[in-house]
Amino acid sequence: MAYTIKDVAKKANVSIATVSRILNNQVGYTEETKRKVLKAIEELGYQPNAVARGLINKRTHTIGLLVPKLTSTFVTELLRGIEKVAHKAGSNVIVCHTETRGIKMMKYLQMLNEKRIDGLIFTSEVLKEEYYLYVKKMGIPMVLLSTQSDEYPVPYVKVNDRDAAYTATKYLIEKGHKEIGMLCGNKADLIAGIPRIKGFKDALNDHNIPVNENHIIFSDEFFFKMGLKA
Amino acid sequence: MAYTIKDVAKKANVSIATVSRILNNQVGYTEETKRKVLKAIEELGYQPNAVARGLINKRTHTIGLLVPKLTSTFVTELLRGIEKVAHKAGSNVIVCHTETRGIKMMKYLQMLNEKRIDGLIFTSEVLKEEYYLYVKKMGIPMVLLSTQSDEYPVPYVKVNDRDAAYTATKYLIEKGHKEIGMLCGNKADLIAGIPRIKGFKDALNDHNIPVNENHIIFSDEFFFKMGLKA
DNA sequence: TTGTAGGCGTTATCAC
DNA sequence: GTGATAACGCCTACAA
Repeated sequence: MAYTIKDVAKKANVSIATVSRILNNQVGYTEETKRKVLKAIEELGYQPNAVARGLINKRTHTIGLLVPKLTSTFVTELLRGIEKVAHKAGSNVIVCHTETRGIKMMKYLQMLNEKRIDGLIFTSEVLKEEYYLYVKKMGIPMVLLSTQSDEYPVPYVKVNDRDAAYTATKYLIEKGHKEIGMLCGNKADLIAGIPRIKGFKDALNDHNIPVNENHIIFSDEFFFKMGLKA
Repeated sequence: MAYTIKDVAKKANVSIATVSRILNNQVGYTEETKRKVLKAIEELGYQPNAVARGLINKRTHTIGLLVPKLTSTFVTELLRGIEKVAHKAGSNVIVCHTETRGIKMMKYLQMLNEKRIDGLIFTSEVLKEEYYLYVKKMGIPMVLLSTQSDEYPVPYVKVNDRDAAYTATKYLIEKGHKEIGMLCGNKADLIAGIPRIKGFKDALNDHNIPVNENHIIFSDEFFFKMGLKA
C-alpha cells in the first residue's frame, strides 16, 4: 500500500499538520524541519493522494472532453492541443467519445459529474437543452469547441464556417477559377453543412458566377476515405 | 453545491447507512424504505461523489493511457477502442501524450499515481527500466500495447512485426512480384524498424530474391505526409 | 431492518 | 513554529 502523510509525519517526528504545510508550501516551520520532512518524503517515496485532496479541496484537476468520432484528424489535433495545455497547467483530461448521437451523452455527463471534474469541453455537436441544463446544474465551467449555441450563453471557440467557406471560395475565384466544386458535410448539418454552403454560394453570387448544385457533394462522415471517394 | 448522501438521508427520514446500502444494492431494507430513498434521490437529483467513494474503496474506475504522438491514425483507433471498452465497463480513460521521449513520461506517471488510477496502458514506446520500476511500485496492473518488453514480465498486446512483414512480403512475392520496396520507420527502431526489416529480408532470402538496400526507405515520423513523401 | 461511529488521506482552524 | 482535531462524502463493522 502507498504511504500516507501519516507515515511521513511519524518518520520525520512531526505532526501531519506540519507535513501538510510543507507539502503545500505554506508558512510556519523551520528550514530545519522542512529538511527533515523532505528527507522522509524522499526516502519513503511518498506521493500525496489526489483523491483525498480532491475530496476536501473540491478540485480534481481533471477536465472532461466530449468528442464525436475521433477518427477525424481534426479532432485528434484538438485533443493533442488540449491535453498539452492541460498538462502544462497540472491537469489531466478524460476523453469521452459520444459516438451514437445523444444516447451516451447523458451517461457520460453523469460519470463526469460523479467524478467531480473541474470543467468541460464540448466538441463539435449541437448543444441540446438537456445537456446544457445538466451541465449548468453541475455547476462547472463549460466551453464549446468547434460549435456554438444560439440559445444558451455558453462561451465557444470555433471558426466562422460561413465566412471561412466564403473566403476560400473567393480566393479560388480571384485566382481565376470558374468551375468550383465543394465537398461538405451533410446538407442539413448545422455546423459543417448549412453555413459552409451558404458561404460558398454567397461568394459565387457576389462574383456573378452561377451556382451549380451538382458541384456540391455531401457526405455524412468525416473520414479521410469519404473525402477521397467524394 | 451538490447534494450529499446526508441530504438524501434526511429527506427520506433514514440514516445515511441505509441510503448507502440501497445505493450499492446490498441487502437489509424494506421495499418500502427503498422506494422512499429512491424517491428522495430522484427529487434531489443526487449523484454520488466518486471522489469520496474512491478514497474509501481504493478504486477510481479510471485508467491511464500513455501514447506517443497521437497524430497517427493508428493510435487514434487504439484510443477509440480502449475508451469504448472502458466506458462499457464503467471506467474512464485519461489520455497522456508522452511526446518528447521520456522527458514527460515520469511526470505523467507521477500524476497518474497521485490520482490513484486503477490501471495503465503503455503504448508504442520502449519500456525503460525507470518506468517499469515506478509502475511496479505503484502496484497497479499495466499492459503494453503495440510494444513488448524482453526484460520485464509485462503482458502485452501487439502484432508480431517481424512475422507481419514476412507475411506481407511473401504475399507479394507469391503474386509474382520481383521488385519489392519497403517503407518503414527508423532503421534502429526496435518496433517499427529492426523486426520489420528482418521480416522483409527473411522473406526475400527464403525466396532467393536478392535484397536491394536502396529499396528500403526509412522515415522517422509516422505522419501520413511522411509516408507519401517516401 | 435500521442506526451509530470509526475511518479512508488530506486540509484547515484552532489552540498552545 | 507546532500539534490536536474537525471536516470533506462515503462505506462498513458493530450494535440495537
